[in-house]
Amino acid sequence: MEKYKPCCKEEQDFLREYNPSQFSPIAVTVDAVIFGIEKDNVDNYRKLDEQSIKVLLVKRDDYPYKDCYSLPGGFVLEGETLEDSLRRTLKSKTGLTNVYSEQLYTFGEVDRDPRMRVISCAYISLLDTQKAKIKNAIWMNLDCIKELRMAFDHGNIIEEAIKRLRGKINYTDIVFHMMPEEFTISELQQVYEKILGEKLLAPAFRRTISDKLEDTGKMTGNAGHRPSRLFRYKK
Amino acid sequence: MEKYKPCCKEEQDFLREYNPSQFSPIAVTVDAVIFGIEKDNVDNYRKLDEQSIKVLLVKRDDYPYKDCYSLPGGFVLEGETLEDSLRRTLKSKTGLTNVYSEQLYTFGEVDRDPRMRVISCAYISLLDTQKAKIKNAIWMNLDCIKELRMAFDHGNIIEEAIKRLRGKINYTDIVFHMMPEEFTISELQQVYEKILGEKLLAPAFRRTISDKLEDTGKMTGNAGHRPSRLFRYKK
DNA sequence: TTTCTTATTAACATATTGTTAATATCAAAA
DNA sequence: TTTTGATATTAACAATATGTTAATAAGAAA
Repeated sequence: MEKYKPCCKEEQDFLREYNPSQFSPIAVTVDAVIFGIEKDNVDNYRKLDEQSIKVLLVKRDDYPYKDCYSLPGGFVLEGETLEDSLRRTLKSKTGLTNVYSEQLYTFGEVDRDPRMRVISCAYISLLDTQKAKIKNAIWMNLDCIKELRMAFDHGNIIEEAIKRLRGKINYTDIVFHMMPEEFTISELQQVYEKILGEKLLAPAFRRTISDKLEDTGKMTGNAGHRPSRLFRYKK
Repeated sequence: MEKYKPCCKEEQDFLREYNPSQFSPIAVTVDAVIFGIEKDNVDNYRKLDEQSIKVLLVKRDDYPYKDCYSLPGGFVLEGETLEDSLRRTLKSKTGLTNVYSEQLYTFGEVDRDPRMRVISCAYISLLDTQKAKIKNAIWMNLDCIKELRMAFDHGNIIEEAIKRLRGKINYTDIVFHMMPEEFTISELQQVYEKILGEKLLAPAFRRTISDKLEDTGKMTGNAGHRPSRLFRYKK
């Protein structure tokens, strides 16, 4: 934004005299719901791997909610935009840089933080877990989060995030931010199924998704069944 | 949210000693992009009315941006949620109560307000202009807003709002919040066209929209052509 | 009665999706 | 070596949905 120019002396005076401390103190934070995918072994007997949706959490080591899990995030500081703040806190809390992020929702309940009035601007972030280097944070299976005691209203924020993801998956290319460079259509379908919470029929899924995919020429192997073609996302 | 219970004496002390003024002062505002529809006379010779999309603006009577148009909104006060704050400011700046609203985006650029650091949580609101009683605010034609000098980044906020509206119109029932109780399909189509910025073919539009409509049995008249059926929104 | 205008439906083509069945290709068991 | 069991992939058809043009309807005004 270009710098604001006061129109007259009177306005200059008004702005110089303006007292920013007239309001009771309020803090703004950013918090990120970071999604990724990992293959989980769901059937050890048949050695069956399945894609599962993960959320990156950090353990709090200060009051309040000490030892609870929370979303990575932190206070918005002077001179920082919300996005600046997101970048800085993601780096410091999880080691991550260059994460695809978009704004989710701003949470403004009065008592959501026992320290003081805190309004949190929440983001959804998506990344390829194979590439990302994580520090001091853990990938938690999305299905397990309901069982955890989460800090603040972060459990609620995660719920809203998955709803948003579910809403956007069919009319945007948002999922590809968390797919690895190369993947099979079945793997992609599993990710869709996990996010949507329902099974899809393969032929229809293949047809609609294939405009967005590019054949790598490579195949998977050693799987005890017909190998599958590896694709990449076509921009 | 249920009240937070400290787990131990140590945490109680921590919370009592916590100094909310440690951060440099920051303010949070809410601003609403309020959409409505009015019939504008576009061809006086043929007495032709057309639906146009309007945004409700207020004229600022204080510094900064004195005498510029701005979105109705204001500071979030102690003990108010964002929605509380939105309700209060809409009432006081425009006289409106019970307006359908949903969160749009939170704007956090550092210099967006020359008074102090202000982060604004913007909302989209939609209402039926025939029912709404407005005070101290004016309906501005959406197409004219580009020409106006708007306060703060409010021009930008309106642009984002119309983009969101355009994105949601085809997979939600959001438009009906700004339609009058009874309307013709042509009127509805015009609203769609104005929001999408493109002409639609009537037969296809009729077909897809009619599941959402209920016949009132009434007709329009005196128009110099075949009268049209009046519908209402079917929930 | 004709003309102009917009509303509404019909009819058809085309595109998209849902669904079931057939076929392909691997590893491991028989 | 053949069979079995698994998943991958394509084919084929049905069912819907959408795009498009043309026909018909119903009013006011010429």
